[in-house]
Amino acid sequence: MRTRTLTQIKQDIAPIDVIGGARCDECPIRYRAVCAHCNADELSYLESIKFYRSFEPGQAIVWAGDRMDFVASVVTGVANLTQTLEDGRTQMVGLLLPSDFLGRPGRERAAYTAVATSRVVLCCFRRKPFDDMMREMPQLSHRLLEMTLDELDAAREWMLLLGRKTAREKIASFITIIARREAALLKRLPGGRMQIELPLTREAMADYLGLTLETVSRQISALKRDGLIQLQGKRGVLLPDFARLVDESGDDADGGWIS
Amino acid sequence: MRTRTLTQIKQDIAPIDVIGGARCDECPIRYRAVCAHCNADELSYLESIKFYRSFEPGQAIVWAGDRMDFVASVVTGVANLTQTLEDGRTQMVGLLLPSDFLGRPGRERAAYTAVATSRVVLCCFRRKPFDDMMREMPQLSHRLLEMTLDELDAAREWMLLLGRKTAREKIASFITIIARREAALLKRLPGGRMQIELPLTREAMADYLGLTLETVSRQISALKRDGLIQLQGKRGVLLPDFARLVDESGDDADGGWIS
DNA sequence: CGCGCTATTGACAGGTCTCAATCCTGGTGG
DNA sequence: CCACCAGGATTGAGACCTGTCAATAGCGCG
Repeated sequence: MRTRTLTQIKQDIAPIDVIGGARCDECPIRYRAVCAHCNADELSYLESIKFYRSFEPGQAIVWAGDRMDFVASVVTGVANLTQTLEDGRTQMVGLLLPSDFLGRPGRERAAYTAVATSRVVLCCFRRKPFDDMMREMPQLSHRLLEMTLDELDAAREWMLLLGRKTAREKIASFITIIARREAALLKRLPGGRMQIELPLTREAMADYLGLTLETVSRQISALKRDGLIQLQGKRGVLLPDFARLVDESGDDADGGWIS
Repeated sequence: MRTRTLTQIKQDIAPIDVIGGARCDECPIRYRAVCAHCNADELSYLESIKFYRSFEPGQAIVWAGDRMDFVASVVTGVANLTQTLEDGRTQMVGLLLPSDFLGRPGRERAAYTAVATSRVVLCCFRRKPFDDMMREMPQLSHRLLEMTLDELDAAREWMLLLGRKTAREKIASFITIIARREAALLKRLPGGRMQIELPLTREAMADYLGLTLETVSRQISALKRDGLIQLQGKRGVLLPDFARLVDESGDDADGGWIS
């Protein structure tokens, strides 16, 4: 059972930035976010009603059960969705990266607690106008369907990890997931020697993986002892051989057949 | 590690029924399936190109990685989606009930192995024409989005169960999930004394819950000893007091705030 | 009756959690 | 400048839960 730190509480009550007016055609997530397939007209309408909000690391974006009168795309930074049991056990159920979508059209209250993992900038739309647009812009709803189906696939992969993998496999899986993602950002294939930055604390990794933070720490140390990773500070990780780490993840060797 | 039984293998190679021509307006899932919001014209078009297939208990509908040139709604029966690690550990990642949708538009190969849990009847559409319809019938894609978002919510609830609940809580959760569903079918609220039928074998429950079948069996026996359930044959369960079982599931008392 | 399959139960081993101490690092204030 | 502190991370010892291996029971069916 975890209690919230003083730092987190201070950040929760900090004022929320509202930033105006960046241009959509210069947006870093223009071709991956929910607006990806919109045409110029549609985009200029979106541009006229969008607004930005930013959140500091540890700051809550919304609490489960609270009213949420906007939906948003993550522009920069990392946020996470968590669920909690009565006694405080918490499980991360979503890791939101740039271009990912937050909130559910048509739903008034948040189903999950969303917290900024790093500094996060959101591109927000009030829920009502967005719901209307969903009806009028098929590009928008088609793209959201596509993204939701991808998220469902990711959730199912995650379920396999939670239900059936050992602690060691969970850690190896998590590191390879991050490595693949960083490679994708650099438009390269993952492989060979790689250097990555873990986006989560040990505690957040534990919540992601369904472990305790002690077990996370121990397994990371074990992978280090076995020469599969080297640590560079608390967050930096050097992978001398990506393939060897994948072997430890328990996944099928050729997991890449999904279109 | 599980091996497939002889019975399963025999059923895999058994011929597949193809049934023709039931009328959509008499369909038991008319108002809950992907076609729920379609108008009469749209429905008559769907009716003209749909076809039925049925599967026996244990029979594979599709194997992960295989070509799948149709999508389908479950009309009657129960099917499940599973993923498998190299060494045979398997995790169920979807439980498909009447009106649930199988397959992903635009995807050529199945991402998961789908197996009939009971006798299953599917209402199928070839993938190509269905993809076209998705573009032309907004009702269809909106409904699919709605269903996919619901499935994502279910998957996230499932992740909490897999990552953070004890074996006892997992079993109690599973029984309450089934009980809620059976109550919903009878259009009643779950509560008080209830009688249900488990749709899965102990092994399938284990794959659903991320446990071994021995642990499932032991925890069911423990709940029985504690008077929370009574068994009636292998599949029948009597719940003397639904609320007491919910207490054992670890969930928040009022989990019902989601719209 | 014997066979195949599902389910139950036991004994034991091992993996992960719990509780606790210690270390490390960056930031703060004297 | 240096001591101190807070929070994150590491490490250890022991307990407990769940998995593994194995034997047995119950049931339907040929």
